[in-house]
Amino acid sequence: MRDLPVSPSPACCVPGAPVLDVAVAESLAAGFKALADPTRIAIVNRLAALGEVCVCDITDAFNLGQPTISHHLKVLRDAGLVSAEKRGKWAYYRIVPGELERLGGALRPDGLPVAVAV
Amino acid sequence: MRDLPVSPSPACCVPGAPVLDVAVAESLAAGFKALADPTRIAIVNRLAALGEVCVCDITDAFNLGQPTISHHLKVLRDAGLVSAEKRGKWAYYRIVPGELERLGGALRPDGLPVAVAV
DNA sequence: GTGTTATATTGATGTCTGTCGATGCGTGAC
DNA sequence: GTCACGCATCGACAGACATCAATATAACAC
Repeated sequence: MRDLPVSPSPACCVPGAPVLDVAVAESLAAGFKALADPTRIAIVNRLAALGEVCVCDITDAFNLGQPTISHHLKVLRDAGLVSAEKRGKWAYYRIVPGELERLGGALRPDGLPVAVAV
Repeated sequence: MRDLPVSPSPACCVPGAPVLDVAVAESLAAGFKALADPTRIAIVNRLAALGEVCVCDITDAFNLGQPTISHHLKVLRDAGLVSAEKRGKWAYYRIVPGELERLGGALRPDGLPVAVAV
């Protein structure tokens, strides 16, 4: 018996996929919900492209108020897709490795091998 | 000059990705929004696993009212992720080939080659 | 024709979400 | 200490969303 009650996210939506556990469906839906906003997609795009970005740069890059950007960053943080680190007055965000690949792998047949608990 | 004003969806969220066009970000966000619900994830999972499914079977499989299932199917249809075909009294749904892979490819470095307009 | 069955659509309702202004909190400069 | 700056949080509000009951539509059986 492993201590993983839920298989992380097997390829859910490819031919021959097994019927999904409810918890897995909810986990995937939560991840996609975090990406279901153009501003958040653009933020993730910048983080992925540049590696590490200061919040001030993100705020400058969008035509939105600072609280709104902060809100979007919190959504991405709560979804586990990005992480923050404070250095001095500034906060730097970066992509959490593996999480985006996990979501993407659920939609593609050529997914990474996924550890499944038994 | 090609007649594709917007590159479909290059790998937006992988290291070294280019800054995303606004229209591409909106297109990706719309796709992920369609998947941002556990019921719709489960529906897509069933369609992907079984190939073609009658609405009646989907309705039976979930603890939700028939209008609610019909609503979710419309969301997936409007997002271009599934297609419907009526045969007699029944409607059969199936996955639209390539669309899920397009979304998944935006999140993974090992994506399919994507045609980019220039 | 009538009646039944399978989906879609409409309308209502409660909940969630994106945005903003105002405020709080921690850091560095002075 | 005070002040400015970067960011998070709070409160409010308009719009979107998930769900349901009721109704409409379309096809088959009779």
